[in-house]
Amino acid sequence: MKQAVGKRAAKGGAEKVPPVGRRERNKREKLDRILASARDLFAAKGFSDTTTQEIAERADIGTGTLFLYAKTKEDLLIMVFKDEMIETSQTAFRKVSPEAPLVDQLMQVFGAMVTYHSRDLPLARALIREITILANPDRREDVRSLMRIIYSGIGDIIAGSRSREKIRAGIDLALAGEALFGIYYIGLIGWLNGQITKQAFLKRLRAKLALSVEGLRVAPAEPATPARRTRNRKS
Amino acid sequence: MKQAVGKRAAKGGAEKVPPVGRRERNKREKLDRILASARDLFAAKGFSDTTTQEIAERADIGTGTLFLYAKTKEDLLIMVFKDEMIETSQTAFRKVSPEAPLVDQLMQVFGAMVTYHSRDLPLARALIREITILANPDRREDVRSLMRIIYSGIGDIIAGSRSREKIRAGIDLALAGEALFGIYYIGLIGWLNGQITKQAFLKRLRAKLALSVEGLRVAPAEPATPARRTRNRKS
DNA sequence: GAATAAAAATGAGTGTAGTCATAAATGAAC
DNA sequence: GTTCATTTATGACTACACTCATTTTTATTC
Repeated sequence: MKQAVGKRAAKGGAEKVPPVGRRERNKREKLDRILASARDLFAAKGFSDTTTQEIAERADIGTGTLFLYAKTKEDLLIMVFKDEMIETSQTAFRKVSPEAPLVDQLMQVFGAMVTYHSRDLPLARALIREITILANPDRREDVRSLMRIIYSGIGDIIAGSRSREKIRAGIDLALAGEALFGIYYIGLIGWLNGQITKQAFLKRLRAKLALSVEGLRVAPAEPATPARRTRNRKS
Repeated sequence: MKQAVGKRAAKGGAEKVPPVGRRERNKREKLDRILASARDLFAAKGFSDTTTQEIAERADIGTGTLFLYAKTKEDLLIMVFKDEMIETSQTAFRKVSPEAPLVDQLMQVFGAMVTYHSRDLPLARALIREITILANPDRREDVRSLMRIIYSGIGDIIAGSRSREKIRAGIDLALAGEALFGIYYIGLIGWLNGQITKQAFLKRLRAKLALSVEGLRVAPAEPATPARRTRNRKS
């Protein structure tokens, strides 16, 4: 419904009824204040030690008003860090060395994400927790867009190393991206839960990626011990 | 410390100081009552609509007593369903057809897990949420043991199809198990978040597993469309 | 079984996320 | 600028997870 109205107005250009009246601007400003306050407090005191009261106070709004802008405190967390995570991902993909071996490129991307989360582990835990299982369906699209960026980014990396790494033709790149991201994600969770150190996580991750990438090749790479392998093939 | 005492007593049999005095037995019974009450209520009313008061009442204990047995309500959720999930996993691995193609076997296992979660989606969401990021380190060992069972179970499946599927030698089976489970997990999350239907999830999962399994092979399998593929290759 | 120590249980109390009836602000129409 | 309708704001209030000072139960020693 909202959209129907919006479309109509948009069709004729921003002529007479600019879609940003005082009302809209006020709302936008208030939201910005809320998000800034939440971000500062989450960073300073952690997620669970920050009360919605404090956020409201700092944003200079009533306690109830906060919940007109975010359904729950958890919602706020995603709203605050969604953009930052998208940014981090995009930067990671942009900075990748396109000439490096596929697994190295993947490790560059995932490494950047790990570095991002390392800045504040308790916050990373809270964030991953909320993103993993969304309490509010309104946030679905946020996560979906983040995932699209990641999956297609990985897909691009695969496509880019197609010739160099003898990647099989006809592979669904987004599918492969999702699979590789899943391999990263399960390790990330183990790390964030203290089941494994960061070093061990990254080492295992590389091994798992290598394992999975082998499957993308037309022919398996030479085994680590190259010479004398005349045993199997007959033809 | 408890164990040290227990071991000593156990060594001599249940002679004079049975390791289960009235005290221990009472505690055990109370815990059982708590877990049973929690399970019933979570199943009947859902996790968030169940109050700790109700659980305590039904277990016939004081409201504060509950928290001597579980640090938080979320803790209770894991304690209640941990065994059930381990059971489900073990059964799934036991029932697998050892002659079936590797990917089919994997799908049997993951399919059983999906079926389990399908019984109560809201509860599955709550459970996965808590397991993914543990609020209480005391539960770490629970999750670790569940994961060990799953990773090694998958590893066994891979080992079992080694000859049939020309699996490369020298593969770290637990590592491969973790990778494949990660591929499942990321899809599970998408499903539980309503990003994808169950059908689509399972279909994509099979495709992703196939993609990754190819990497385990000495030589890639024939593509799905066998005949007439004279187009690409020249030699 | 009395005295003492240790463990376990209890429920009134506390802090906080989130609600809702009411009020204020904004925009539209004349 | 007055009236009216709609949107937005507000903070007192509620519900609930969890705490803690106090009490009760259990085990131990003589």
